[in-house]
Amino acid sequence: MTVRIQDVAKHAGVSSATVSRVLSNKPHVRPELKTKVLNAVKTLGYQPNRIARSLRVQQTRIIGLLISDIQNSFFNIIVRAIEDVAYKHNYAVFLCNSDENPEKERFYLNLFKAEQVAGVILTPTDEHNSSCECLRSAGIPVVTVDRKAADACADSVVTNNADVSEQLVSLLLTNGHTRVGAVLSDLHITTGRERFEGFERALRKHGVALDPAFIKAGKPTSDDGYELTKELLGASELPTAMFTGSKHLTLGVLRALYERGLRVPDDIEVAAFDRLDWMPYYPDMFFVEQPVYALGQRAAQLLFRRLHHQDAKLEQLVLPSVVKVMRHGQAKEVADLSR
Amino acid sequence: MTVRIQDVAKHAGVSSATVSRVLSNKPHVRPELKTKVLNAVKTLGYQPNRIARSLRVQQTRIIGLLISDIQNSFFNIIVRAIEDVAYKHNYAVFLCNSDENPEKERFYLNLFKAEQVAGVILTPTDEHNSSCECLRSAGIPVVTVDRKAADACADSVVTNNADVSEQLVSLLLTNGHTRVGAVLSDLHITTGRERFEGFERALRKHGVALDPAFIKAGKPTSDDGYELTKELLGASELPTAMFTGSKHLTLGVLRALYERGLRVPDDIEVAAFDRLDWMPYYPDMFFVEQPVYALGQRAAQLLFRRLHHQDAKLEQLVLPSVVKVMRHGQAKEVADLSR
DNA sequence: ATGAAAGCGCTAACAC
DNA sequence: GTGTTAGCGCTTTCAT
Repeated sequence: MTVRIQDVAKHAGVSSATVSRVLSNKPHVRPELKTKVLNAVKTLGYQPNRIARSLRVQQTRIIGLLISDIQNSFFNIIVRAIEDVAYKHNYAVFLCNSDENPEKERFYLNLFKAEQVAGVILTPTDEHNSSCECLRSAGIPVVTVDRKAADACADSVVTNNADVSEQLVSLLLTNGHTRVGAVLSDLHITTGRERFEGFERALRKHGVALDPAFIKAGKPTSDDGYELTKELLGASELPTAMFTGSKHLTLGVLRALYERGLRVPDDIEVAAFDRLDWMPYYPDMFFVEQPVYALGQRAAQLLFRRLHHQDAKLEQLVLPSVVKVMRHGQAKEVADLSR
Repeated sequence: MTVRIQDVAKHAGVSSATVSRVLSNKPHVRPELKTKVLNAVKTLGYQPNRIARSLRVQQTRIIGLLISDIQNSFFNIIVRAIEDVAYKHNYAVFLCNSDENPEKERFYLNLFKAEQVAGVILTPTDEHNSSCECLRSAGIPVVTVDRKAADACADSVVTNNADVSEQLVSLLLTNGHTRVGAVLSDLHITTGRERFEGFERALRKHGVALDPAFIKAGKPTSDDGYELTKELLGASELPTAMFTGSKHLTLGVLRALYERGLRVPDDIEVAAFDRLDWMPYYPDMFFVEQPVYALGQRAAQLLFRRLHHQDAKLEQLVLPSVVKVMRHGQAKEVADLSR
C-alpha cells in the first residue's frame, strides 16, 4: 500500500541504508547509485515517513507555537512572522491557543513535550508560571515573545513597554490632562505590568496623584476593554484622556466611549497601544507603534540560533517602539510634531 | 533520562502491556493493578511518547489546517473555531500558511501526508487544483472551508456566495446606481468566482451592461484592494457604488477612496463582504454578514464526523449569509429597513 | 563505499 | 486478566 524505504531499496537494487544516505545527503555514495536511488524514489513516488524518522532520531522538525489568543490580530502578525521564518528553515509550526488560560497552557506545553517538538515559542499567560522549566529540562528550548516569563530559562523578545508607556502618558500630562484613565492587561502579564509601571512613573514625574478608580485591568480583549471602560466611566468624575494597553482593549474602549457619547479627541483624548488599520479614518489619537512582525521574526531567529547552538547564553531582546500621532490620516512620529 | 513505558511497568511490577491497557482505558485490568500503574505513572512523571504511539498505530491525533493567509482576520476566526472544536476532541492543530501560493500549498499537503495527520482542513488556493486527491488516496479525509475544490473528494462548508452577492448588488441597482465597480478575489478561487456570478446576475436582471473596466480581481489582501481600486478609478467615468469581495479587499478599497477624496456614502456607496470591527464609527455602508465562526466550526465537525464514519456520503454544506446595513452605528438586516 | 541488523517507544496479537 | 513478543519505518553503528 504505502511505499517504504525498503521498497525503494529493492527497486534500485541497493540496501535501505544507501537510500537513507542518499536522501539525507550523506557523503560516501557512488554517484551512479545515487541516481539509481533518486530514480526509484521518483517512479515509486516515495515520501519518507516523518514519524518513523522522528522516533529514530528523537526529534522533529516542528516548532510548537502557543499563543494566548489566536483570534487577536496583533498576535496574528507574530504568528505569520514565525511561520515565515520556519518555512525558510524547512520547519513546520504547531499552533495552539492557550486562550489566556494557564490550564490550557500547561496542557499544550505537555503536548509539545510528548510530540517532541524541536523548540517552543509562547506568549506566557502568567509571568510567574514556570511550566517552561519542564520543557527546558527535556532539552526543548523555549522562547517567549511579546511577554516575558519570570524563570530565567527562556530567551525572550519584547518591546520597551515601560519606557514607551511613560513617554505616551507624559505626552498626555504635558498637554494638560490630569485625569487620565488606564485600561490595561492584567498585571500578571508582563505587558500589563510594565505598561502600568510606565503609566505610574509618568504620573509621579508630573506630580499627579494616582486614582485607583481610573485604573482597570483585565484580559486583553475587546469585550474586557468595553466592560472595564464602562466601569471606569461610572466614576464620579470623567477622565479627560484614556491610556489603553493593547489593540483589542482599544477597540473595546472606543466602543464604550462612542456609546457614552464622548467624542475623540474633543471630549476625551485617546492614547493607545498599537496601530488600528482604520486609524486614518478615525479622529486624531496618539498611539504606540510596536515592531510587531519583527517581534515574531526575532523570536523565531532566536529559537533557531539556539537549536543550532544549544548553550549560547540567554538572550533578552528588547525592540524599540515609537510614539506616534495620527494627523489628517497620516501617522507621524511625535518628535516630528514640532515642525 | 526520559522515562519509558517499560520503566513504569517495572516500577509497578507489571508488564508494559498492562500499563498500555490502563493508559488507554482498555477493559480487562484488575482495579488493584490499575491503581498501582497509575501511582507509578504519577511518581515517575511518565508521559507517553506520542511519536512512538503514532508510528505504531499509523495515525496521529493531529489535524492539518492549511489557510491561505493566516494574517487575515477573517480566516483567523475560522482558525479559532477549528482549534476550539479540536481541543474538545483532544486533537491538536497543525497550522500552516499557503500564502495563496499553490506551490506552498502542495508542499504543506505533502508534509501533512508525511506527518500522517488524521485529517486536513484547507482553503484551497485554486479551485482546479487536485492536490487533495493525493491525501484522500492515502486515507486522509479532507474538508475545504470558505472555498470549494473542484474535485469531488472533499467535504466542504461554504456560504451562499452567489445568492447573497446578487441580493447585495441588486440593492445598489434598485437604489438607482448604474455604474457599480467590483473589486473581487481572483476567479480561480470559488469565493471570487461565485461572488462575481452573483454580481453578473444582478446586472443582467436589471438590464445593466457589464463594463469590464469596472471589474477588478486579485488576491484578497488590503494591498490588492487598494491597487485595484486605484486602477478602477482611473477609468473615464467614476463608479457611483463599489462592491467589494472580502474583508481585506474592503480595507484597501476604502483607503483608495479616501485618498482620492471620495466620501462614503455621499460621493460613492459601498457594499462590502464581511463586517469590519470599526464599521460603527464609519459612514453608512451595506455589507454581507457571514457566519464566520460557524464556518470553521462546521468544517471541524464535518471532519470529525468523517474520522469516525469513514464512508459517509460527501457533504457540501452551504451556510446562509445575510445582507445588512449600518445605520447610526447599528447593523440592521436589510429586510428590516422598511420599518 | 555498501549492507546487515539493532533499536527508537509504543501497541496489539497471541499465548497462557 | 496478564505477559511475551513482533513490528510500525526509519537511521546509524558496525562489519566488510
